[in-house]
Amino acid sequence: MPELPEVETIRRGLTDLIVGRRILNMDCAWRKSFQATDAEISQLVVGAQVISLDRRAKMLIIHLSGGNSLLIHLRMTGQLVWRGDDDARWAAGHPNDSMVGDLPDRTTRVTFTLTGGKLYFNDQRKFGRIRLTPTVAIDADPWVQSLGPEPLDATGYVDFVQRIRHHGGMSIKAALLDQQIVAGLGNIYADETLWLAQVHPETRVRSLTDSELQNIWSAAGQALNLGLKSGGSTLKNYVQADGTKGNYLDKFANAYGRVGQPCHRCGTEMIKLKVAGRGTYICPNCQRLV
DNA sequence: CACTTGACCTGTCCGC
DNA sequence: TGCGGACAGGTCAAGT
Repeated sequence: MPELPEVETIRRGLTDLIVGRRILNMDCAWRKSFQATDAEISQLVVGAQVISLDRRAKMLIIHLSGGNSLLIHLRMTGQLVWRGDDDARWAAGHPNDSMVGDLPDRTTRVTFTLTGGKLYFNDQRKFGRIRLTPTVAIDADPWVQSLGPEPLDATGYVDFVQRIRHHGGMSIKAALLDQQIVAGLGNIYADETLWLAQVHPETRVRSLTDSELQNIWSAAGQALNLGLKSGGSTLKNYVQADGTKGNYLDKFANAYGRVGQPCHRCGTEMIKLKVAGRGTYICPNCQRLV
C-alpha cells in the first residue's frame, strides 16, 4: 500500500506529533518486525530522543539522539499511528469511521512508548520491517544504497535514463517497479504514470525513445504529486500518522482499480491485465502496444 | 547476466 | 454457511 506519497504524508504528520519526544520503552509483539538485537534496542533506542524525520523512496527514517536512526519500511500493510495520551478521539464509545479502530489491535507488531503517548507500528501481513542503523551510515545501508533517483527530484532524470537503458528487455511496468531504476513508485503509481504518459505497460524499454522516457519521467512526478496533494491513497490499510484514513483512490485514480469504468480521457472502458506478475489497469485505447 | 517467479503473511472476496 | 482458491499496495532469494 504505502508508496512514496503515503510515506511522505506519514512523515509530515508524524513530524508534528513526535519530534522532541523521548522513547521510554519499546515492545515487540512480532520480533521479526524489528531487525535489531535486544541489547541494541535497550542501549540505543530506549532513552533516545526523536530529532527529526526523513524519507528516502518508500522508507521512513527517524533520526534519534545518540547518532542512530530507525529505518522503517511499511511494505504492504504497515501503518504508523500516534495515539497521544490526551487524545480523546479514541475514547471508548466514540467509534469514528474516518479513523482506525482502537489501539493497540491484533495487528500491532511494535509499540513505542514516548513521552506523552504511544507510537504503534501495525502490520497485518507482517512484511514490514524496522531497522536500526548509525545515522552517518544510512546511505550505505542495504535498503538505501542501491536506490535509483526519485521522480520528484528534478535533477534525477539523467540518472533514470542511464539506469533504465541497462534494461532494454524489461517491460516498462517492470522497470518502473524496480527501485534501483526509479525509487518510490509501486503498483498503483506505476499504473497512474503509464496512464498519464499513454504508454502500454508491456512496452519493452528498448523500444521507447528518449522523449517518451522523458514523458514517462514527468508523468511519474505528476502522479506522485497528485497523490501527495490528497494525503496518500487508501485501499484497506492506509492511515495517516494521526489515525485518519487517506482518500486518493476515491478522488484521483485514473487507472488503478478502474476495470470496467470509462477512461477519464476518452471514455473507453478500462481493462485489467497481468504485467510483471501484478494486476495492471489500462485504457486499451489510450495505451496501445506498438 | 537479464529477467521472472515464488516466498514471506494474513485477510477478504468470489464461485461452488 | 462452509470451503477452496485467487488475489492484495513490496521486496528478496531462488529459478529459468
